[in-house]
Amino acid sequence: MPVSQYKYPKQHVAVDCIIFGYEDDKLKLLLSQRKFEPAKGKWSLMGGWVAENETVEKAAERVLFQITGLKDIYLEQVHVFSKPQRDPGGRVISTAFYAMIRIDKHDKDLVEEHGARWWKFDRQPNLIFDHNQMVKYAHEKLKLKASYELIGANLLPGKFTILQLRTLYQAIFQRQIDPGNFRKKIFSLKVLERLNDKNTSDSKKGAYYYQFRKYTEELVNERIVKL
Amino acid sequence: MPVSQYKYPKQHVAVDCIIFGYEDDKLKLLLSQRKFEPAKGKWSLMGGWVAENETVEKAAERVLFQITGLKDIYLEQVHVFSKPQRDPGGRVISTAFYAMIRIDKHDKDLVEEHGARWWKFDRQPNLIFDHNQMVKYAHEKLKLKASYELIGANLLPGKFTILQLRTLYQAIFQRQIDPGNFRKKIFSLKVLERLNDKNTSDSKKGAYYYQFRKYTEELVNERIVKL
DNA sequence: ACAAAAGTGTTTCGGCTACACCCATGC
DNA sequence: GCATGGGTGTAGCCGAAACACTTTTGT
Repeated sequence: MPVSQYKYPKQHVAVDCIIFGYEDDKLKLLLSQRKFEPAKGKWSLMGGWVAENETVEKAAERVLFQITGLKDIYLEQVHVFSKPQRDPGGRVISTAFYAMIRIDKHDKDLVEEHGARWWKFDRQPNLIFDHNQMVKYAHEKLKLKASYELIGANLLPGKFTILQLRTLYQAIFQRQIDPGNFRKKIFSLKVLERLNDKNTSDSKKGAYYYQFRKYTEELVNERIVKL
Repeated sequence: MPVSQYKYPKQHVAVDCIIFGYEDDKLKLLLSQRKFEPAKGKWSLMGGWVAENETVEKAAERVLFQITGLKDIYLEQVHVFSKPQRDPGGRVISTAFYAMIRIDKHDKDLVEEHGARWWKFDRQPNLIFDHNQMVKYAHEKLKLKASYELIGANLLPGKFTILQLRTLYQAIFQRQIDPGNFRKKIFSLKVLERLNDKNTSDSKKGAYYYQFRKYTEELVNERIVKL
């Protein structure tokens, strides 16, 4: 890194990650107990400093890898939070990211090691600083994304039934969705392919498993659910 | 400002503003010629450093005031740009904001003083660093906003005709919009109120002037134009 | 008379919603 | 047999789009 020619004062820059997961038909959030002052022991989002030679995205990836052991996670910028007093420990500008991960794939030991755990999205504890607000923003962004694009590849297991997909959407939007209409809408997008095996545990009749089509060149930008 | 307890290296943090205006039925962008190295003399967005005791929003407001003499400008975060090499002068993390201002209200002398000028949106010069990308992101955000909410209060003069409003939308979306349908859609939102005087310069018949309703408690969140 | 924009009305089409209804199967 | 979810079909509603048509007035 060459020496900067700028002489202006610098700031502490961080990232905070809102990590969404999905398990037991519930939308979940990975939170950790802060390991240093201020607010030591309180629940918070996973965060980290941004190094001089990396993007904020890279910093968020690093944080996610540290806590979940996963790489290539879906990540999206949410918002910059920069109130001078937002962190009592000093002036920190933080970019919030939301991530979607498959709970079945992450490293449970790492999570435990970091004093983190999964919380049901609608049963979160109170968080430190402005982290509650970050979660709210992230949830809005997630809904916006899910309303225009079929998400789930990053949250669901490799194969899933339409019921599971719909339950995920119901968890994200926190409301009921008509089964028949949802199914028709999803199929009209042509982004899923049916597998040969069926799930027989959730229903008597048995429901086909589906997976996301591999070569989905054209991104579907049609509304899936109304906000 | 209390002393920060954090010991991690700090970064240069800046904001860059994509300033939209509207004049002569054209969407415009306020750009300035950079006054210092690197890239001195090249066209760029208006930017500024973020001070230790202010939010990024506040910094953007400051930049806007310096260049336009206006306060209380509509501002929205676009994205954080943080590639380590994005600025050849050193590592700078920048939050892009877009702003909408009324060209008829800003201080033209200030703009000139800063070596800035208005460019037609579809005739911009090439910009420094990643500023072209910032403009692209901002335009997408602007379209998204305009598609869900009737904008114009921040771009149009105090009173305007439906034709002017439609022309603004056509400038933003860079396509034609059916006059009859647009008019009906806009009125259905009930956010405009008709004034008693008419514009007789743009049409022979004369078109009523409208203004945005003052007490528009309920924000209208209905689609105005398809993306 | 003509052009040009203002303003209104009408028809068509497609998608969303709300259902009804049959299927398959485990209990 | 009955409950449960799988899966399909359909009628109604509403909004978007396309476009015809009338009004007004300056030139």
